[in-house]
Amino acid sequence: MGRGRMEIRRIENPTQRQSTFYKRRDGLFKKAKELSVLCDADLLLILFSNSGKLYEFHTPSVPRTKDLIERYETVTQNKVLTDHCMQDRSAEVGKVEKLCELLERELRFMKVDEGQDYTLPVLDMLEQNLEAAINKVRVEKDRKIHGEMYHLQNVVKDRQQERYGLCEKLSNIQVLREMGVEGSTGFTNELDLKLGFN
Amino acid sequence: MGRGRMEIRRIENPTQRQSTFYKRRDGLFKKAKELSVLCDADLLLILFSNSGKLYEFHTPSVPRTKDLIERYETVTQNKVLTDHCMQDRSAEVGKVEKLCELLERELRFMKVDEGQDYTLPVLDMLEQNLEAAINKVRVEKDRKIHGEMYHLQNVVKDRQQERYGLCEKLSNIQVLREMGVEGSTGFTNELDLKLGFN
DNA sequence: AACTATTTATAAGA
DNA sequence: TTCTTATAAATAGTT
Repeated sequence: MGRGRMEIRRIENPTQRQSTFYKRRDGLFKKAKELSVLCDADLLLILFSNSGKLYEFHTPSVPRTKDLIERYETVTQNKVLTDHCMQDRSAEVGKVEKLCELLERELRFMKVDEGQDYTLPVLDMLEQNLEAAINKVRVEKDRKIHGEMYHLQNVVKDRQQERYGLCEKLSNIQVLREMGVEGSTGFTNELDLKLGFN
Repeated sequence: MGRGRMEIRRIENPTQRQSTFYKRRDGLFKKAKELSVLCDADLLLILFSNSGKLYEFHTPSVPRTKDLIERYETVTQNKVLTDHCMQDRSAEVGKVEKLCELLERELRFMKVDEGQDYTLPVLDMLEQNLEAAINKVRVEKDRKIHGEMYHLQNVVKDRQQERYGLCEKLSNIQVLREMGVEGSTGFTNELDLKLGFN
């Protein structure tokens, strides 16, 4: 758009850069708003100009910018964690995405009017439901933790056996070395081969 | 652009909305990148689709998204502080908004899907949220119960005073009756009126 | 800020 | 989804 094709490269002329910044900034924010309205999407746009000035836009459905950032952090934290586990990456990411969708859906349907003055029986019911939910979560957490501990115990066992084997080899070396001190010096290489130093 | 003018209003047809979302999302991200390159500006764009999927872009000059968020928070915190000095009202509104958001967030996780295979950090988060929610419910319940007890205590007090009054009247009757036994029998009706049996 | 010649984005159709 | 194309919208260069 405009007269002549533009190369997407930093504009060196400061006046032109500033002018372009204003125009494209307005365009970008307009597009962002339109997308959020047309497609019912939540978005956050933070822009620092070359001179350090801040411009931002976030959808009105999110009361404050911080919320969207928190939500973003929750999602990305999970993603980072699963990456660290190095297990079936794409599957984990898929799971997390699924969870996000789930949470989204729940948020949409579980909205309760806060102006509501709940009666005592309703509060009791809420309490019971929450208690049931928290129990479920705790059981699941325990299951996960135990699984992890079992895995770690196995790892420890393996390491101990490995260590035992290494100790044995070391003591063998020691014995052979002592023998070597009194005999010839040609033993060392032979030992290296036995220990797999090749 | 496109065939026919578009009204900027939520697209109700899901297929069309999805299609538009893809196209405009791509356009928006392209524009964002171009602006950042052309004008040497730092920007962050976080987008949650209607179905809860996350898309983001941040300028490569900012190593991590978190950095830009921190920078943003620094700037806005300062702004908030200066605004706060000038306006007490906004603080109050903010408090109420915060509470509303808290409640909403708590309610978000009231329902836990058993089929889902949550990760440990997510389970922790769920547990915390549920615990916070249950606490809120209990506080509200206590408030209600105390309110009710106060009311009942007042009722009891009133009844006792009433009873006291009645006892007094009764003893008066007794006295009068005893006097009446020795005198005429016409007193009874008079006493009934005094006791308000009408 | 405003104005246009152009380029670019995209709505609708395939 | 993905491509095509007619058209609306954005904007580069200019005033």
